[in-house]
Amino acid sequence: MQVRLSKRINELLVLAVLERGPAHGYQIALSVEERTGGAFSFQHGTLYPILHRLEAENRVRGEWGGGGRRRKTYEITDAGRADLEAGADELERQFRALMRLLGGTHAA
Amino acid sequence: MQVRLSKRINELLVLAVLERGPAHGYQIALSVEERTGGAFSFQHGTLYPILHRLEAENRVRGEWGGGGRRRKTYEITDAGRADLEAGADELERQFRALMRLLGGTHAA
DNA sequence: TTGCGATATGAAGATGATCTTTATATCATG
DNA sequence: CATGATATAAAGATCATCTTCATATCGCAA
Repeated sequence: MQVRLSKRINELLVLAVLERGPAHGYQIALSVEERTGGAFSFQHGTLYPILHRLEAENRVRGEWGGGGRRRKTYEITDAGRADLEAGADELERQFRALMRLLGGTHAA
Repeated sequence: MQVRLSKRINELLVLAVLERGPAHGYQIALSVEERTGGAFSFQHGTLYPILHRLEAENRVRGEWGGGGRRRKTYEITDAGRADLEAGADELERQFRALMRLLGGTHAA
């Protein structure tokens, strides 16, 4: 499974949320949980390292927001958008292959 | 993501192969790679621990085969079959939730 | 005005799944 | 007889994720 599936999924979830508009970490976590109906969620010890990685690799851009409260707003970059699109396609391909094997016995 | 997705997927891949008939470790690895069109594969350092775990939890039954060559043949148990069915459904549910979020922008 | 829960981020340490390496052994083929 | 494919497994390394600790603001209620 060369590229770790979970890691990739986590990155794509973050990118997908940011594709709909800038958000800060906490909001991203809430969005993912809400928009996947609870199927996926982030612990904050998982989310922030991912955001830092995405930022370091220029797939998102982070900016410390004004106002008293210390918060950082992220937005997706063009590279991030390209990665999201490629990743979603690749993931769908993988899952189809997976479900073909898993679901082959009891249903289509 | 409480239950690690990759771990779960790996277990289900093994169970799905065994659902079609008994096999030993090496065969399972080849089957998974072949039947997923290369989308999934096992390193042997990954596969054998999974088989041992499944056996310890009674989801598969292992038996050392006769003949000179040291090999162990595994078959799925009823508990394994039930787990496979439940797991495949759960995974499909998760995947649909994921693709709803990921694919929402560029296509249906 | 004090305390609490929600919001908000991050570092550090623990856990554990996976990968790589090493070891062993049989079998078929050239 | 050597080599590559088959076959399994333990040991150690790597790394993603989770838990915990640390810090700080904000709004609300007592």
